[in-house]
Amino acid sequence: MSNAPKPAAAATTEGTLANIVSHAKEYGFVFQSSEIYDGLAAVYDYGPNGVELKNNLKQLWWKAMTQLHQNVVGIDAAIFMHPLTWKASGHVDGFSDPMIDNLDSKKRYRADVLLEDRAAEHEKNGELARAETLLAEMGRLLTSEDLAGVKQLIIDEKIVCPVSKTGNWTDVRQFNLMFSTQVGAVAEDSSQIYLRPETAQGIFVNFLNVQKSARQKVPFGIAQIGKAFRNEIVARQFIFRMREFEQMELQFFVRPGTEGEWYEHWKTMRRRWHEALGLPAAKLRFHDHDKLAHYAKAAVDIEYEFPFGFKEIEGIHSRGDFDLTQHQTLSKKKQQYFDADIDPATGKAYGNYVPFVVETSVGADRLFLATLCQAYQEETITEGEGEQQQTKTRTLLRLHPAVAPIKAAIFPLVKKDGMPEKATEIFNSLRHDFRVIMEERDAIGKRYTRQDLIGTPFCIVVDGQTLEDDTVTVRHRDSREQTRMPIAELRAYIGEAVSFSRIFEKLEG
RNA sequence: GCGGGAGUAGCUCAGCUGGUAGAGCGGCAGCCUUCCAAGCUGCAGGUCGCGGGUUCGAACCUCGUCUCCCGCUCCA
Repeated sequence: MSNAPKPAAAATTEGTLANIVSHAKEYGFVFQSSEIYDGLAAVYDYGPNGVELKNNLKQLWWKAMTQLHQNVVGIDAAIFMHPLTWKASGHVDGFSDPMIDNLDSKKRYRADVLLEDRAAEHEKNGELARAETLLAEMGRLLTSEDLAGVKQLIIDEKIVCPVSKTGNWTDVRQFNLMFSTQVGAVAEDSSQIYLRPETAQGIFVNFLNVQKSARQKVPFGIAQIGKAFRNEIVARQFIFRMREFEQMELQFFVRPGTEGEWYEHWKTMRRRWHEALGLPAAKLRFHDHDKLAHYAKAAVDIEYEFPFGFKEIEGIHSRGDFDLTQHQTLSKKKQQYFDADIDPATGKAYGNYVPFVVETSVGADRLFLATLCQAYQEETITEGEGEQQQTKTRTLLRLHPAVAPIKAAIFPLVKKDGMPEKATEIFNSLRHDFRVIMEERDAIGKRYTRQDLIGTPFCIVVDGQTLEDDTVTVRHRDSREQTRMPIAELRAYIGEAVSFSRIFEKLEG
């Protein structure tokens, strides 16, 4: 330990988004999709280290849900769903609006709303017939998807922008939230279906299948991790807003009347989970929705302070019985649960009802980005003494060991005297339990640095002493300090540090 | 969508008034190395984002276009 670096007075700074994007690419975390073709806007690929980190985050969420709760079970529903699903959920009608922009004020409006407002004016002026004609014409044009006709109608009606007072409009464009495709091998027989814009509906339509097959009683939850697809109007901020993204959703089914307390419960639990993972409390906040979505009775976001400001990483919604009732109506299949528990108020069973739902939905990619932003640090360190003293910058990822892509790197101090062989032996003894790597190339300092850059928490070094007494040094990423320990203790030592248990313990506060 | 900035080797960047493309780091091979991006030798690596135009000649001027970043706007 005598040659270990002196503990450094370290000043750390966080990275800008540009630093982080660059780091993510350089070290194999995130690449732009189809980069060699100039990329595809708002689509990204995860590289070798990125996929490990993301998988670890997903595993951690999955186990925190299904392993820790006997009344939460998982599902993996298909991305393709019956088209009526999206009618029921409100996505078809609610998110295919004709949009128009005013070129002077740069304001964007829904074309149909502009026309409806004008019709209302006509009506107010006593021109009832004119109002009706206008609405009928608009309806005809929208149904036939004649967007140019809609624009012409706006011009004919001399509708001007309330802000700029001009009629300098762009063309009317359809905002399509959902991506559509065809199912059916033969073109003429194929029908249009959508890539799901959220994973929740796969859970709702399976509500009874799961409840029965998993022998669950309300309250219980269904967890799912899966891809979802949305045509974003403006996709920005790296992987924060992607067209293809991954959601980690829990839909928790409760007895009507108890949704309030469950909403509070999950609000608390989910925030605690993010903190246990290493997102500091000061950089997390709740943000209540003022305007609620069509399905929600209460909604709150958990926001993290990214380099570009506080942004949502998870949403918690009290969805009531909206979704199940909608599916019950459209599918004509009862979506009821028979509750045999006795209601103390009446002395009878609660009986049949459509359960209420409390949803927690985390963006896996947003969580990944938050984790990366939080972990990325540039540290100014001072080394040596007196005239030898020098200041340099160390860039590292302070990832929680449980989510780090590589748990430990094993280095022979030098490539001779049987050290590489000893290192290989250690590597082989650990690789069944942990993702570890062995590196014998380059100077030891360079190898340490490479591991700092990808967030590897431990570097195990085989040196001369190892050959005599089977002990190694374990160098810690965050402090750069070293501990000497017997090879035989490595497995338990690393296992303790990277265990999900350390995180789960903090959830039970 | 609007405004601003950027795009040259794997990365970070230099490249003057238009005249055959550069550095550091990294990579590869070898030597040497007992603890924090060490040293020596050698090698490889570029359609200067892409496409037009001007010019004897374009990384540089010009027009267009794509992508990314920042700010605004928008967004369940």
